[in-house]
Parts: sequence; structure tokens; C-alpha cells
Amino acid sequence: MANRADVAKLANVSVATVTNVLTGRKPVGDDLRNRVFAAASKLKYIPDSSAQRLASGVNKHIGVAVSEMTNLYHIEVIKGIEAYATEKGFAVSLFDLDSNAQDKFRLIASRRLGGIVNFVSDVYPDEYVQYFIQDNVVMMNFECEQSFRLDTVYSDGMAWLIRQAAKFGHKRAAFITTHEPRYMHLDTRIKTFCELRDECGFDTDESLIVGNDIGGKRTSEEIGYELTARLLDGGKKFTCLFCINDMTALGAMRAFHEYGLDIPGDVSVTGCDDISIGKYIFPSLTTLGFDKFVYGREIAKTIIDKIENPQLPYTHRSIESVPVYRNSLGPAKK
Amino acid sequence: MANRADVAKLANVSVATVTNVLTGRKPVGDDLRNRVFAAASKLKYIPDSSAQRLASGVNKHIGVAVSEMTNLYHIEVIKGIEAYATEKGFAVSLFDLDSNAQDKFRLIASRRLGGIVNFVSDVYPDEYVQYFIQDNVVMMNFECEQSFRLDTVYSDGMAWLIRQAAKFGHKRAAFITTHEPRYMHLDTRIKTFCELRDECGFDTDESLIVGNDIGGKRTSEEIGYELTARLLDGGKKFTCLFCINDMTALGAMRAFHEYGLDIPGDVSVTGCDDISIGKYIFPSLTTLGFDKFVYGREIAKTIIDKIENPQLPYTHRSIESVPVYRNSLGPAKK
DNA sequence: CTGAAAGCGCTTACAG
DNA sequence: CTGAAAGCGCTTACAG
Repeated sequence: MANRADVAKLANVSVATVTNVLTGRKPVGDDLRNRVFAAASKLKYIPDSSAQRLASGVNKHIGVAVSEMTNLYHIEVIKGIEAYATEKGFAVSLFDLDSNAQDKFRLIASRRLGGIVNFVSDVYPDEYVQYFIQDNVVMMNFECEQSFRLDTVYSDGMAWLIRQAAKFGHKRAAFITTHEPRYMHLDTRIKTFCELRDECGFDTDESLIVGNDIGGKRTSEEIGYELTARLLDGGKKFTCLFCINDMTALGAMRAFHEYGLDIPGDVSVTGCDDISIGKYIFPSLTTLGFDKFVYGREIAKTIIDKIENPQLPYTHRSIESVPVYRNSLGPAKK
Repeated sequence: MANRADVAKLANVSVATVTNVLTGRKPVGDDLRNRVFAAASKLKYIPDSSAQRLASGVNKHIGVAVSEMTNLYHIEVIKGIEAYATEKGFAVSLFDLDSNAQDKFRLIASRRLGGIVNFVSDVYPDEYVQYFIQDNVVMMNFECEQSFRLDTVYSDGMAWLIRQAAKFGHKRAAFITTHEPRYMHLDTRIKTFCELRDECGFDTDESLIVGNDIGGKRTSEEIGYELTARLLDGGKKFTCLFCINDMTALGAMRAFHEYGLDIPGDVSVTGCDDISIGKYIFPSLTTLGFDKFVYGREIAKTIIDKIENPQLPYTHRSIESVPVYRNSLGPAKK
């Protein structure tokens, strides 16, 4: 591997000059500049990012703390983050916080990341957050002052879905979520559901809102399947099921199929996130969506802008999720 | 951020001693050791990985070059890689090679990765591979001498699927793949299909084997949908469709549903990879599978062992993919 | 067992 | 515009 000294020697200049022409941060005379470029390309020189980070203090490395990696929602957003980040010369690493969160934290901290985005809904141990703040890592979607927020808002989209169900004549609607019961009423999707039940003439049977009390680590589709099967086994009557996300809806649909129920003939189903496979499954899934690739890019851009301009303020913005109407939502069964 | 000098000062020892106790590579007296541990924990000291990499030459960072990130097959394997790697203190970064491969390569090279795993089926530019070899990055699943290989073998599993279809009375079976037509016959799944057609009494109409001539960058499910729709539009008769992978099968199933065909009543479908949602979609998908999490862990272990013991030889191993029988494969329509 | 020193490959004031 | 030098935070011979 060639290093800057090799390039400098071949070009017959100092290493500082090599840095200056390669980064373009300081003007360099034409002659020297050409010699440096020639030497660098002859030696196929590629700077060492660890050394750059150590000397400059800025780390072109973004971490993504994720839970439930196999949820396509996360992957689609991460794809956008990766796309923008790599365009800017940043690498992006995934940290699956579902296991060994403590060790994972040490690992993250040891990387001295330039930025980190949080996809984990559990509250973060404050100790970790403090460490990031102290280390000036640019944070996204952490629950603290020194963090950007780019939130998705579901309330209007969810309201549309609920009202549409009402128009279709549904009277008894259920809601299943991956949240633990004690936290579920904090979610805006569920809040919206509760608020609109009266207006829509839905039955207000509280046992139709079911949180994840299964325990253990499960995927959204597993939870969707189990909670739906339990509703059916319990003899609960409902003609429409709202699911907290698409993967959960997928699990719910499997349960309905196994019970011989037709979607949407016997029961309607909606999800949230508009994951890419939503239009491929059968029936295609009515959901709430937004451009996750663009969202990911915007996350990366926000972080990188701040890394490159530390004086930029932390901002809180949001992005609207809109209804995506497909076949899984239909008229209520007579 | 505390550094080794801070710890050394507080413990009243040299920085070398701090290194020695923290890494455990050299014996240190009890008294000093305790002082170092006490100082490190008091200062919440976490070593800087960039500095470690620069000084030691080993980079605890693994790259994954991936194509089609949203294919759950890749994600499930990557989850295994991440799990093992982080246990060993390695970070893992994703590089989506679907776009800007050239820039992406510079980025990868600049990281001086410890290891890199290749999930891209296109042949790699030799220039890049040479660079990795020269830089001693441990490679997995690259097409060269200095790379590990951990391949999945599909031939036996595929043969089982094909014979099962024959037992079910299928006479005309089609095969769709995401490979370009000119490369498709290199794939063992397609080879097996071609070899068994006679034995199974299948029609040997070559136009029933269709490669991806659509062009442009598409996802597997898009390709599956389009190729299947084209077969149907073209009036091709077949009662069984083998798909190169599960995502492709998902697209194919969507096409069948839209054409009002029942699966498996009118047409049977099989995939490959056994992605986690395969049992949730409707009908559940018959496929070929193996434990992708374990596979990912094994990939990471192989790479990390070699990073830590460079004298270890490159090995070529393989892992068998076995049939996973579900509802999408059934008796041929009379 | 312990520590002073050189070195990894860069960047960043600083001087010229 | 150009370059010599210090420094980023570690590890690794080397000497004691």
C-alpha cells in the first residue's frame, strides 16, 4: 500500500503538499499539483481513513443502531442512508441492538463514530447517550436535546384509513401492535384510533386493542400472527384489523388464512410503512407510506451536514405518512 | 474523552502498561493491574479503534458488499455476520454495490478493512480484487485464489423439488431467474432442472426457461412479476413454476393472482432461500433452505479467525440447502 | 515485570 | 505557494 510519503517522494514535494492538493483545501501551484496527481494515480494511492480520522478528528463513519433488522422498513431506510453517506465518502455500520446491548455500546463508542442514528424504540440507557454527547457524535432520533429528530407522523394518514373503514361499514375494528401494553397508548396510530372510534361509530371494546404481552424477542410478523390467532381463538368479533406495521399485518393475514377467513371479504387488514413487498403479497396490503429511500438520504444528509458544520443547530422535523390504498381493505361483511 | 495517557497518569503507570493490562497480552503485576483497571473504569475509558488499527495494523472492521439490499436473504445472512462480528469486537459496514461501484470501491479501499464478504454475483473488476490482495484484506466468496469460499449447494435440494413436482403429475414446468440469459445456465439450480427434465418426463420446451432480459436495475420480485406475466401473456402453458429465489417467487405469485390463477390449484410455485416471510405469505412458499443466521456467523468466524491468525489457509467449504415443503407446491391440475 | 521511545499515516498550525 | 514539525491515540520492539 502506497502512503502519502511515497506519493510525496515520487512527486518530489512534501507530504503536506500532497494533502493540500488531494483535499483541495489549500491552493497549490499548477506544477506541483500536476506532479502530485500523477504520482498518486501512478501509485494507485488511496488515503487511509483511520489515519485521516485520527489526525483530523472527524470520522466519516455513521452507525445505525437497529432493532429487528429483518423488518424491511428499516432496510429500506438504511438503503437511503447508505446511498447518501457513501456518496459523501462515509461508511455506514449496522449495530443490531436486539442482543448484547451493553457490549454493543462499547463497540460503538470505540469507533468514535461521526454520527449515529437510532432505530430502537426502547429508551436508551442515559449513560450511553451522555457518552455520545461528550464525544460530539451527531445523533439522530435519540430522545435528548442534542439530537436531531426526523419523525414520521402517522395521525392524518391513520385517520384517513380509519374513516375509510367506517365508510366501508365496519363497526367492530381491532388494533394490534408490537408495543408492550403499558406503552401502546403513547403511539399516535393507536391514539388516533382511540380518538376516532366514536366519530366512526366503532364499538369501543377495549379488549380489541391488543399490545404485545407475549414476552421474549419476537419479530413483528410473529407477534402479528400470535395476537391475531389469540383474538380469533378468543371468539372476538371484528371485521377490520389495523396493524401497527406491515410485518405485523403479514403475520395477521397468515392467521386469517389459516382460519379460513377471506381478506377483505370476511375481514379487512391494514398495515403501516408501505414496505416494498406490500404490493406483492396477497391480497395486496393497504398501508401508510412515504419514500423511505429519500427519508434515509435525508437522515444521512442531516447528520453529515452537521459533522462538516458543527455550528449547525439541532433541528426537529417530521415527514408525513400518507395512505396507500390497496386490496386488503374493503367493505364490511354484511 | 479519556485516552490512554489520562488512564496512565491517574494510575501512575506508563501508557505501555495500560495497553498491557487492557489487552492482557503481556503479564503485569497485580498492583499495577488493579490501579489500571480502577483508573480506566473511573474515567470510563474506551480505547479508540482508529488509533488501535493504525498502530497495530489490524482493522476490526468487516465490509459486506451487497447487491439488492432489500432481498431478505442477504439481510438474514448479514444479521448472522453482525452477531458474530460484534461479539468479537468487529464492526460491520454495508456497501451497496448496485450503484457507483467505482466510488464505492475507493471508499472500501480507504477503510483498510480487515475483511470483506462478497454478495454480488457480477464478476468483480480484477483491479479491485488485486488491491484487496495487496492490502491483505481477508476475502470471502470472491472468485480468486486468495479468498475463502463458503458456498451453498442447491443441486440435491433442487432435485428433490423437481422430482416432487413430477410425482405430483406436473408435465410442463417453467423456470424463471434473475440471471441474464447468457449466464443462467451456469447456475446449478437451472442445470439441475435441465438435467432432470427427461427423467421426470417434463416437456423440454426451452422457452420455458426464462432469464432476465429486462435490463436496468430491478428487484427480484419485480423481475419475477414481469417474467411470469410475460409467460402468461405469451400463452405459455405450464402447471409448475420454479423460481431462482423466494423474492422472485413472490413476484411470480402476484402475477398469478392477478391472472386469477389459484396456487397451487392451477399452478405450483417454488422459490429458494427460505426467507423468513416465506411461511407468512399466501399460500406459504415451498422452497430450499438452510440456517442463514448460522451461515452468516460462520462467514464472520472464518474471516476473523484468519485476521487473527494470518497463517491460516484459505478454505473452500459448502453448505447444503434442503427442501422446505409448504403449500405452494401441489398436485398438477388435471 | 516496567517504561521511554519510535512509529502507524495522516492533518494542522506555523514559518518562510 | 511550500515545507518542516508536532500531534492524533494507540502498539510494539527494545532496554532495563
